[in-house]
Amino acid sequence: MTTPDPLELPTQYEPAATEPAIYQGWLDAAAFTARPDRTPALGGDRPPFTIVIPPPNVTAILHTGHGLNNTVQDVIVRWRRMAGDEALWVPGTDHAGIATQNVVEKIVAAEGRTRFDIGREAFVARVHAFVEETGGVILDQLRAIGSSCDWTRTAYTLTPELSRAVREAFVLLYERGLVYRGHRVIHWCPRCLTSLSDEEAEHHDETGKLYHIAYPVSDDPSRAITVATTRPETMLGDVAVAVHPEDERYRDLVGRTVRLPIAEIDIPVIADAYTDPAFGTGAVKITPAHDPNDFEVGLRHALAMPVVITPTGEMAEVADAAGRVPAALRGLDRFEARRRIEAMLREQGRLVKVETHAHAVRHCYRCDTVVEPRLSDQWFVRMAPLAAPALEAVRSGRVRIMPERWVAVYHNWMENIRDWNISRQLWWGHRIPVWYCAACPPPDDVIVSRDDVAACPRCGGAVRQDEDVLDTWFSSWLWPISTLGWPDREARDLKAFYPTDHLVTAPEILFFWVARMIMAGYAFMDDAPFHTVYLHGTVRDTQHRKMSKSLGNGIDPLDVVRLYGADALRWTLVSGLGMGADLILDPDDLEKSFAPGRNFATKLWNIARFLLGNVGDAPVTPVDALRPESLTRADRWILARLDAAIGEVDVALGPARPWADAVDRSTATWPESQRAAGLRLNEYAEVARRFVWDELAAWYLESVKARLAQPGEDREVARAVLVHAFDAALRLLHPIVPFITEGLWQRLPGRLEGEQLVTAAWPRPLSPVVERQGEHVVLKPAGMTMNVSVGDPVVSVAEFDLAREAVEAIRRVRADYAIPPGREVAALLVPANAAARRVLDEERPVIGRLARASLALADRPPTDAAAHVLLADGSEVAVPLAGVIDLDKECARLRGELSQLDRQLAALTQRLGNEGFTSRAPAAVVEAERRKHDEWTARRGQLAGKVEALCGA
RNA sequence: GGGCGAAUAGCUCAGUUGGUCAGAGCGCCUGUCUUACACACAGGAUGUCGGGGGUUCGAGUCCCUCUUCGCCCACCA
Repeated sequence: MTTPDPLELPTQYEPAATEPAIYQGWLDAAAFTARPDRTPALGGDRPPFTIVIPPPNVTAILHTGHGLNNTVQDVIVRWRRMAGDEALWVPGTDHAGIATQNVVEKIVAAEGRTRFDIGREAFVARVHAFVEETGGVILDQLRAIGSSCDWTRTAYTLTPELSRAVREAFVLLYERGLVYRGHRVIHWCPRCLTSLSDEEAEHHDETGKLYHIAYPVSDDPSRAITVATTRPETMLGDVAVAVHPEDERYRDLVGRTVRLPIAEIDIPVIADAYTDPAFGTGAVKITPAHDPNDFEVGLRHALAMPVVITPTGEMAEVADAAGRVPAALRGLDRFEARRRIEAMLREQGRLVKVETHAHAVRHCYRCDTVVEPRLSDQWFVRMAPLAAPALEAVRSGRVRIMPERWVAVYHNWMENIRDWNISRQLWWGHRIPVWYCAACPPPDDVIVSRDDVAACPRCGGAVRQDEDVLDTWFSSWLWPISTLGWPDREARDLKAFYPTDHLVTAPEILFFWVARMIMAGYAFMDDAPFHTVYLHGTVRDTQHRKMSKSLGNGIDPLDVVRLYGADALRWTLVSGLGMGADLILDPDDLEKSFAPGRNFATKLWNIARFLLGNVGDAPVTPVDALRPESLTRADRWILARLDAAIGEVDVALGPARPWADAVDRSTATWPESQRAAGLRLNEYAEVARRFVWDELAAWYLESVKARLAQPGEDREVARAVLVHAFDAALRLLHPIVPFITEGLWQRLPGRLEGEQLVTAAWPRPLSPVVERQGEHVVLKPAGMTMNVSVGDPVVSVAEFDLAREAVEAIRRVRADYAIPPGREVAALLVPANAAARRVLDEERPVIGRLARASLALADRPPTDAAAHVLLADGSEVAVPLAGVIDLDKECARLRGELSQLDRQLAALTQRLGNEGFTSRAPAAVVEAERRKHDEWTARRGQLAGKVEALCGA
């Protein structure tokens, strides 16, 4: 960046014009590049803090979900970087097997061809080229929203390094007996032409039909067994009818055969406890090749397993099905066949009835096609042994999941985990590292290898590699270890940054990804890959629908960046993000959603304009070098408010890791009390906003104007405090709104050449005193107490609050009586006691300026017509209203105030008279209520006197 | 079918263990270009905290129930 002229800021802040240069400044300074040698594992002293990005699909375009996910990660990473950690955020992309292949297949389809026309090698080359050309766009888009990723470590699941990790993982699991080849019914997508894992076949509730079909008994056509099915086309693959062994209705038929309609073959009636006698007719048709349950039954009874549906979902005699599919049905799509079969059964009188039936149907998570269960050979990972340590990790608190309600979901899934089908009949992905020898007899024909195999190691004969590729999640689950260098256990990044710290993602992929990463962490590194899982909500529209391209209800984050700035986008996402809650945004009203962030940035901009114009560029004294007695009440007030803000932000963000520096990382777990602590990003944003807007800008900055105009020591004090407060505010806000804070911070007086906020220190309270409790003040976050001393910040806070109250009182009078803003009023300040007198007297310049009033101190209120406002400590503000007063109106107002006070007092009196309250409530609460009662009673007396004097009885 | 979450001002949402908790931002109303800011300033109004029951001296806050919405999981044909 060019060095800005610190005294010249344009009147208008234009984020779109300035953000890219600021980002480039960070890159030029290598501010995001983490250094392993600075971590303890490699001899350094900075705690590592690592986040690995949930890798977006390599062809993805940034949407609001990404925006939210990456903003949250960036806030956390920037916070830790400023807090002194060696912060590493690993970026990268996922090759996204099915998704990417589908995209390119669509392009090829537009040319009138299929991938089979092109051939495997050429098609894969084409996908590579497509990724090369259009991929990774999202990484640039992440830069546009300010993501502080370490781009020198950008990863991609198909690089040679990560592919090596994939092979290593596969082979290791195979060697441990945890990878095996299985022959069973799996979920098959007839459009993608691949198998799917259980997680990839999503349930959708649908209203279908339940067909009741009569299968006549072969040797007694007068009898029939009626079975029910939702997929009548599968009946061509039926090999039996199962009834419950105890079911009296069918007992005599077991062992005999029934005639399968349409196929016109005889199939046995078998007894199997899988059948529920109470459901439907109590008889189930058994189609082992096209239903997972039936497959199990088929195994138990050693039944044939004819396949009657092709991979593309058409009816055919595919395997062991000779004579089963009539010519009229061959080649028909499965749903067309269903209609045809329904008609045929009706003609034959075999269709007993058809009822509507609500049930869940599995769909392909990528293309939404109805999944077809299908008998097939696939590779599986045995999950139960892997799940055990992953389950224990969450139980023990080695890994915490936030919000905590997901813990139960995690447990439930892990405890009922099923084996993972990892082979996909796709071309785009990691080829399964298995070769088959044509000559050697099973099981010696299977060769699993880390390196490519050219010839059979046993017989030297020809081999062919498994045609399939691995599930894309098989590379994703290695992400936290593979991006850091695994399987090289000595890799510097792995030693320095593993285990990582936070994992930030949406709950949708808890099972797809998060749970499996924890399993992989234990399987390959003997430790959890992270200690905190933060599952944030989903971005939805005002009808609570997920934002999506197909619904057209999305918000393009880059539109927001262009119109409002990246900071505004981030502000909205962060300030609206309750723990685990969804974020509702209106795609039709960007102004409503994003103006607050833009306005806040403008606020910061204008504070800076004032500051730079009035403070000048001469260096300022550090606040801790100022003589304490030179601080004004306002100075002490704003510094105390700043300390409070810092303390509250630290609480909202919470502990960064479960181990203290002294604790052994390898065994540390989250204590119960901290498993839900922190990451309240919305609270963090609100605290920071309140400090800047409601305290720094609204009060301190206004109070300091006169002092800045008068040369002298007090001006230097005011400069020092103002600069310090604003500097700290910018630090506090930087993780949320990095661009504007960086841009302004660099212009503050006293900056060294090359200094950047992104790597500046996180603010610490000057004094840990933030809260008063009775005789003590509480030190946060340590929780210690100390005695209050004269002139301490807490007292100053209360004193300055009196001045603020006086200002507000006069302003209220002005508004009530419609006194023109330009007209200065005279006001009488009537202090309740000597302390109040001192404060009000000394703060007269500030009060007078902010209330636009000329002030006098008096011992008693004026007797002539004047508006009176009581302050909390019993002091009073009286504004003479000669010429403008409406006596009736003022009396009405005072009476209203009086009756309200009476109501409150009555309630309070009743409560204090309640023995249940006085005896059971905490003593401190009762004591506070008593004090309040005394105060209110005194106030009531004063008020009543006022009313009598002014308005008569 | 099982489990979970949400319901608080017109809108989007905060409200930690029951006792100043009835709040914020936006919007709305009334003024104002007050020498950083009209993307602002000053003042103001607005809620039987989804319905009903219960526990308690006291309940947005705990329990039960109902209603509505959302999410996750699920091999009943």
